[in-house]
Amino acid sequence: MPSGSTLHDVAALAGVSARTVSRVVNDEGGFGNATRARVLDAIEKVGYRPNLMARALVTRRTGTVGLVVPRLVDPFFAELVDGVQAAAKATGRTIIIAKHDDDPAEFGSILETLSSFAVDGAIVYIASGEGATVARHALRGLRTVVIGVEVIGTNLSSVLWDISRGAELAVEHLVKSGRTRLVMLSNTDSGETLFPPRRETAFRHTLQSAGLEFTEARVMRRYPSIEGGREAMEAVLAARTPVDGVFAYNDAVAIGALQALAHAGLRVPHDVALVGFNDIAMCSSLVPSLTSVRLDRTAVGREAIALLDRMRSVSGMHAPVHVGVDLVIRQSA
Amino acid sequence: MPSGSTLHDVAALAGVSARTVSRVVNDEGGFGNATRARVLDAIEKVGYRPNLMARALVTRRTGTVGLVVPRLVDPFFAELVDGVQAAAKATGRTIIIAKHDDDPAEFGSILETLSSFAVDGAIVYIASGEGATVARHALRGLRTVVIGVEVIGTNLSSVLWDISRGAELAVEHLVKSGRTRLVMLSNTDSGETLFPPRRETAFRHTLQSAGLEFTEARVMRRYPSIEGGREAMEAVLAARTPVDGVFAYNDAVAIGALQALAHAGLRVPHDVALVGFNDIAMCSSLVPSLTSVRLDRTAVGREAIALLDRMRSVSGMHAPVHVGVDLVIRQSA
DNA sequence: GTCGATTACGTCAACGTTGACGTAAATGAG
DNA sequence: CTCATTTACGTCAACGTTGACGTAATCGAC
Repeated sequence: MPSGSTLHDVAALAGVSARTVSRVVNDEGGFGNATRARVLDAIEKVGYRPNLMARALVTRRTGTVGLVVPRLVDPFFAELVDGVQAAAKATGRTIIIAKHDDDPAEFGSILETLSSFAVDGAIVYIASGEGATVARHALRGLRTVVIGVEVIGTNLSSVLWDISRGAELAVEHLVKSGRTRLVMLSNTDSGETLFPPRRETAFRHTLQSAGLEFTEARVMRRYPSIEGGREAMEAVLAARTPVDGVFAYNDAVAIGALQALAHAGLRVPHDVALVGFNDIAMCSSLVPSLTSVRLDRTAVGREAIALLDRMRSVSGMHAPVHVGVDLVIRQSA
Repeated sequence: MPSGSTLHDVAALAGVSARTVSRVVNDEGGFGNATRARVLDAIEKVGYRPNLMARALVTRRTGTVGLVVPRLVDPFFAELVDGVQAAAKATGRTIIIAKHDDDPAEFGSILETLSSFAVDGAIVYIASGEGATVARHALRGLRTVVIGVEVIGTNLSSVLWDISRGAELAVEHLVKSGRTRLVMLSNTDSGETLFPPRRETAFRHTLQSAGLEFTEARVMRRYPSIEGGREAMEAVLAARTPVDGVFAYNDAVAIGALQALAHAGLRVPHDVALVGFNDIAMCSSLVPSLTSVRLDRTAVGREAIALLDRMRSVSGMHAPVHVGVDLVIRQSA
């Protein structure tokens, strides 16, 4: 027994034409109150639900937005999905979530699928070399907004966090609270090929403008995971680099650093202050709770969807939209 | 410039009818090799992509499966989504992910939307009272598989983990490693209204069959989060309940317990052994790494999709499918 | 009371695809 | 060589909805 009832069933029951039922359903006006009541009644009675496929076929909109991220198990992306979905719901849209695990082939096929599904637009988080693929599809008619980075050399629209500003806030906070021997636990550069290493640059500049010396020994790079953070912190301690403040590439790295510091008998924040990046939900549950740079994920979702709407009416290039970053101060620094 | 080209464009270019192009696209047979080549060529040339909406309208299948979970920020569900998505990809399907944040209204509207989208089926994780809503939609024609629990009193099909067996494994492991003063950090019962508290029951039974005494003081209940786990563990310690082994409701609770134990100066596993539940990815990154009961999330996805396929051919009641649980032994116990 | 505007509908075609069915040509059996 | 069968297509309608357009009835201004 498939779902069943159509406009025509409702129309027959209400004694009007299908077109009129359609008008009532979409609240287009052009019908009397008595008619509306009879139609609504009939809709209720037969359990009518509009067929979105049929509607999409003629209107060329689906009320659906595709969201493409590399991973879902990373809390940052899980929370990003949450933010975008909240924003989508506010405008009555459904989102289709897809993840590509950094597999370029998968990435391409996801964009193909989204095109076939006739989504109203795609929101794509870009980490590295996928820019070209996205641009190709965007030119083929897939309305696309890029989250997180500005893809240079294309006319893709983007919604950005000011990562550099976030890093500045973090380092300034460490400096202001009296820390002078700062260390950054950074990403191995492979992940940042396309872009300048913004956090590192900000780290260096902020140190220098605070009159603190910057040396390469003050940056330790590992894969940005808990394990990577732990290793990086251990390496810093093993090298006997003096340290009383740590700026971590992201919160996972900070968690790893926390483990390594605890293992070395150093207390946070008493001996070493620690600041993370992204402000995943877990930050507030750690002991000590983690000071972190918050990237507003609901706002980014809202702006991305608003940008898609603008692209519908005004075609061509749109200026990048920036959304807020701020520092959430907790126990660790 | 919307996406554009249709079967007819391809047909015109290849000099055949649209129906023949359709046959080639779907590999239905009934065309010659030369024709196929010309058609494929034309498809390539105009960049044709089938319109899934139009196809769905006539075939009444979308190649899409809805997946409904309460949350995405919970790593357990993020990993469940990963597992289901991997299984879906293996059968060439796309999944639409939706979350309801335990809001019954939202839950209902998600099922409505999935119906309207004409998904081929829905996979729904059920935690508590949503069973009735799901059943209603299932009767209205939405092919549905429930993950996680057996919904009694309906003919919904389900895919289950043997939670009781998992709890047994955990407690048996603690007992076998010589722990005699066990404590369970459990969920407040609100979340388990529909079901018997399987972990608790298994905890009690396993203690008893090991000849250990069970008292109510050995179960501490809190909301199952990191904070809840920390509070529960603190409460146990404050009550001076002797303890050398802890079985946690889930991994978040175990993480909280780890914090409380560290704060109290107790070492894991030396003084207190600790076992979690679910085996989220983070378990292996903790210090000490966390022994936990693994629920196979890829298998559950695979079985859920296989079950949907079976429901397509054989209607009526299907027996619940069970998938594996096992204990992953790490440092904490 | 007349006439233009508005209201409340209905009719028809089209969106892009596939199912059902038709048919001319090629193939094969005897 | 004949006739039944198979192959390789084409034609047409339908899926459920909405856009474009038509029209009869009602309304309001003068």
